[in-house]
This record gives sequence, structure tokens and C-alpha cells, in this order.
Amino acid sequence: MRIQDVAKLADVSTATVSRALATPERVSPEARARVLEAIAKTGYVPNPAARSLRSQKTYMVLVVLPDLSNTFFSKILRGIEERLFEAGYGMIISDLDGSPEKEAHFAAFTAAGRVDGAILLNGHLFGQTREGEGMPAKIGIPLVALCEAIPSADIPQIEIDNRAAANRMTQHLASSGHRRIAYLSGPAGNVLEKERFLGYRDGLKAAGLPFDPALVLPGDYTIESGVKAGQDLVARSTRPTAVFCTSDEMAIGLMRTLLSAGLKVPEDISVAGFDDIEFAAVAEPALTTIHQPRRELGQMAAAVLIDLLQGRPSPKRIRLETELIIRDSVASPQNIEKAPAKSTRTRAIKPT
Amino acid sequence: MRIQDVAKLADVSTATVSRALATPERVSPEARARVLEAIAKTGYVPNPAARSLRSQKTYMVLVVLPDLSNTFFSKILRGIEERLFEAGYGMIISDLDGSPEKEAHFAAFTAAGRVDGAILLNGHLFGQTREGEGMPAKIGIPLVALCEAIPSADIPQIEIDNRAAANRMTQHLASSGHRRIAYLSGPAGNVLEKERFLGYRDGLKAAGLPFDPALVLPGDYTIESGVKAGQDLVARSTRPTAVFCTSDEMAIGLMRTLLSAGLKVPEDISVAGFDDIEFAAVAEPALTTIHQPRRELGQMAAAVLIDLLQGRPSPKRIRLETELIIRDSVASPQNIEKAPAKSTRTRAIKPT
DNA sequence: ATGAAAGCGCTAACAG
DNA sequence: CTGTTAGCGCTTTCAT
Repeated sequence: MRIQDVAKLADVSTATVSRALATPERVSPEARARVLEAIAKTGYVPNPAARSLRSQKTYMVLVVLPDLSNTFFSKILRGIEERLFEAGYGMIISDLDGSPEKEAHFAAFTAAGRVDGAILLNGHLFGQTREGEGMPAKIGIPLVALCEAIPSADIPQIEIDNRAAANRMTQHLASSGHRRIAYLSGPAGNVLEKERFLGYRDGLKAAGLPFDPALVLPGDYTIESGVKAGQDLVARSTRPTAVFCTSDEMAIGLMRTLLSAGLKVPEDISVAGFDDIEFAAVAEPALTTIHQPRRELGQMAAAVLIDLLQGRPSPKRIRLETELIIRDSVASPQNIEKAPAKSTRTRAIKPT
Repeated sequence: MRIQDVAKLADVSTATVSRALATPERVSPEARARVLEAIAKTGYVPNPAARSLRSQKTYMVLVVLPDLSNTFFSKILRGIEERLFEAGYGMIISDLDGSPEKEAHFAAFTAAGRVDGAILLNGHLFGQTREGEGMPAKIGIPLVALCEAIPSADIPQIEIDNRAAANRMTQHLASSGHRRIAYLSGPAGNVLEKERFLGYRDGLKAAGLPFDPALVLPGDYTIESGVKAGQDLVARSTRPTAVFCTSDEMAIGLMRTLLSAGLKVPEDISVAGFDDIEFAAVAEPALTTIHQPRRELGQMAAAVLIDLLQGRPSPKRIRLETELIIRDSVASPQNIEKAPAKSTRTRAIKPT
């Protein structure tokens, strides 16, 4: 079924069919009606390859993710897809998976004109390191950075105020009476990590608490790194009374390890998360965390990209509001100034 | 940068350039070398729209999901993407989100030839209900059903043996001494649900236990439905000693509700899940469940589809092995034959 | 408002 | 083994 068939049936030229679809107002009502009828009768659907070849547009958007299997991205993707769908765009997902070859592949893919624009969730431009080194990205299509800002790039950034949110959580912990607040970090070099760490320090300062490097635990946002940090904590003779985990997944892994070692949350140690993923509310205990409007973040990024794609002006930076969600994993420290006894009861952990 | 530029630079015809890329063996080594050099020099990337228009292929595969934000799919997607990537195919994801319009859109999308094949995870063909009613899908491209089999369709099915797995778990519970084993179901009509329910009945029968309809709780695989089922259970005067949840998400929601109501898992009530998602191992208590090889399922489906796409023969049905993962959420019932006391201590639940 | 005609960049037939 | 040539189906001038 080609445009010619429709044209013949409607007794007009192929140009008129094309116009009836793209710019209906430039076609007489009668011709338009006949075309529409013919389309309905034939079930004609334009061939996208031909259209793309001629118009140099693909109506496809690339979404670049560092890790598709990370729970955090699911709702964001949904938000993106919704807006894109409404505007008639399709979504291609590229899961970088830490592989340079994949990144190169998608860079070529993009350069080859298979997509009209891209949403970057991985914190850097194609071919660049996070620090902005490497080849300047000469990808000649609209780009939007989502969640992980790319400071070196002059593209719209859609994000939350990570620093303010981390500050807020730290102060919440401090105002609950905690004075030794540990920080479970994200991966070194990560933009989010940098901002959140700054926020942690801000919060400490605002609460008049000293910064203690020994209370900074290395993590990478995964459940496993939360489990590791928990094992570290369990082994210590002097423990913090609260741990601010910069992802919910780490917080859940951490709590699990603490609980297995016989420590109680929040009685013995308070735990806070970041993101408010679905499982945060049903963790045991329910996790106090920072809520990120994930779906809205996705929708907003898609909306901005669509604006760009259609030549409309777009804001350079959008920051969506976060919310402090208070649940059950944070409480006042019960034994302030009392030396914590080393746990004796220790149960093996079986993380698959 | 077009094929012509490369041809000129390599001093060959465009056809030779095209062949050097597609069928190198049909080009003389010298010509091939010159072409490759010219490509390297110019950074030429073929225009996919032109190629697609001419060859009637898109090198794109559609993956149809019922719900992108469901944790269960993430690793499967990764498996699919890996194999597809290796074979040079791109992946377009369609999140149906229960919307008939979206489904119609993607059906048209597919009919328009934007993809060479599709992997269906939603349990039915485009335009069909799950029961096989509706328009026969005349989508003229290779299709593969993954996880949710589509019995009415004559396409390859990649899945696990849901019935056998459910049977196994039920018997595991029975062999732990449980005689009142509840079943938290999936959505009515769902293929997986049907199979797992059959397996539950099989297991009951094998263990010589009677089937009690009052022990079948309605669910839909979501955390929320697990929470609901938990509230139902908490309110009962006579409770089952074990609950077989047909998804980990429900199991986690259920355990959370039970725990909040002061019931202990597994001491007061055992809970088992299905899927072995990442959070199962760090749930409190760690969840006994059925492990599904999610990544492998995805890889297998992609591999079968690629075979189909490239004209190779493919198996009609592949069943991957599951595994019973024993953790801490199942134990022998402690108070057999003792009437369970109604819980008095009840704490409010705050699901988000 | 409409039609004729020229490609978009590539691959596949066909010659040679 | 290699070049010539004819489209793939559509959109978009340029006329009318």
C-alpha cells in the first residue's frame, strides 16, 4: 500500500495526499475528505523509511542509560515514553552497560541520523569522559541531559537539586539528635555523588557537626555496595548512629546486613535513603528517604526535547522539587554517649 | 557524507562500496582495502533510511511490554538488548501500559514496516485479547513470545515451566510441614497465573492436601496487591501457616504488612515468592523463591528472533530451567494445630 | 489549491 | 570482479 494507491483512489496527485496528511489546511476540504476516505478504505500507513529519507527526520529519540536494570530508571522511562508517544515520536533505548563499544556504536548510530534527538541519563556526552575531556561531541542533533547534569555541555539540563536534598536529609538526621552521621556515597566522579556529598557537608555545617572522613563509606548505588557497607559497619567497634545512603537500593542492602547482624534499625542505628523507589515504602523498616518525581522528570525531559526538535525555545535548566519522606527507619539515637557494644549475634547473609 | 563520496575517494563505483560492506568476499582484496581506507578517512556511516527503503529492512526489533516499570522486566530487557546488539539490531521498546490506543499505535507502527520483528512479553498478539479473540494478527513479520506464552499463536515461545515451578514450591512448603498453604494469585486470565495455579493444585494433590478456595487470595503481581492480601490475612481469625505468592513483589508487600501487624515471618507465617528479583535476597527476612533466569530468557528470545529474521530454522518452544532458592522466609509451622491468636498489636502501614 | 517532477542515499539486477 | 542503472516511497519545490 503506497501513497500512489491512495492518490489514485482519491483521484488526486500523490502530492495532495501528502499534504492532506502533513498540512491539511492547505488542501481543499473536498480533496481532504476524499483522501481521508481513501486512506481509511485502504488502511494506508506511510512508509517511514521513505519519509525519513526524503525529509531527513526519523521521529525517533534515543534514550541513553548507564544501566537499564537499575530500578531507578523504570519510572523515568515511562515518563519519557508517554510524552514522546503523545508527540508521535518513538523511543530507542541504549543501555551503555559500562561498555565503550556500545557507546561508540550508539554514537555512530546517532551520527548516522537514525534519531532526531537524544536524552542523556548517563552524565556525559558521547565520546567524552565525565570530566568533559575527549572529542567534543559533534553530534548535530538536539540533546537533553536528564538527572545527571552535564555541566560542560550547553544543552538543557533537567534535574533535581541534589545538593539541597542531601543537605535537607542530613539536617533531618541531625535534628533527630544524631551527631555521628555516616555517608554512603555514590561512585567516585559521578555528578550526583559530588552534589550530594556537598549537600551532606552543607548539612553537617548547618547543624554544627564536624566532618569526619571515617564516616564516609564508598558505594556505587547498588544493593551489593549497601551490603558491603553494612558489613563494614558491623565490624566496627565505634559506629555512627545514622547512615545517610545516597540511594534506596544501598539503604535496603545496608539495613538487611545490619538486621542480620542483630542490630536494630532504627533503634541501634538509623538509616536514610535517596530516590524513593517503590520498595522503599515496603522495606523493613519502611525507609525514610528523599522523593524524586521520577515520572515527571522523564516527562519534562521529553517535553523539552520535543520543543527543541520542533524549533521552539526551551529553558536551559529545569529543577524539579524533591520531598523528604519520613517513614520508620530514622529515630533519635537511644544511647547517646554510651559506647556501642560490639554485636555478638551474627547471622550469615545470603545475597543470592 | 554519502556512499558516492567514498566511492570517488576509493576510485570505485558505489556498488563496490556497498558490496565491500555487505559481502566483502565478493570484492577483490585491493578494492576492499581502498574502500575501507576511504571509509576510515571520511568516517562514512550508511544512511539507514535509504538502506531501509531500498532493502525493505530496518534492523530494528520491537519489544512489547505490559509494564516497563515492573522490576521483573529489567534484566530480561538487558538480555534481549545484548543479543540484538551483537547481531546489529536496534531495540524499540513499547510500554503498553494497559492502553488500547498505544497497542493500536504500535500495531500500525509494526505494520508500517518500522521493525523487522518483535518480541512479545504481553501474552497476546496485537489486536487480540488474551483469549485469542479479535482480529487475527496479520502482522507479516517474525514474532516471538517471551515469558507469557501465546498458545493460540503459531510462533516460538520462550518461557519457563510455570506449572512445574509452582508445583515444586507448593511441595516445598508442604514438606516443611505446612498444611494450610495460601496462594496469592496473579491477575485473572493471565497465562502465567493459570499455569502457576495449576502447579499449586498439583503440589497440593501431590502432598495429599485438600484445596481450599478460601486460601486463594486475589493479586496482580504488584507490591500493592501484596499489601492488600496482607491486610486481608491480618484481619482473619484463622490464618494459613504459609503463603505462596506468585511474584516477589507481592511477597515483599505481604511480608511488610504482616510484620507491621506484629506477625513474625517465618515464625508465625511462612512466605514464598516467585521470580527471584534483586530485592528478594535483601528482603527481611530474605525471601525463599523461584529463580527465573531472566537475562538468559531475554537472550534466548532475541537469539530465536534473529534466527527467524535471518531465515534460519528455529525451535518452536524453549523452556529454561528454574531453581528453588531457599532463604529465610519459610520455616516449619511452630504451632501446628494450635488455634492462632488474633493479633492485638497493630501498627499503621505507610505505603508511600 | 493542485499537479508534475526531481530527488533523498542506497542496494540489487543486469551487463560486462 | 566491477560498473551502470533503475528504482524503493515519499516530500517538496516549481509551475500552473
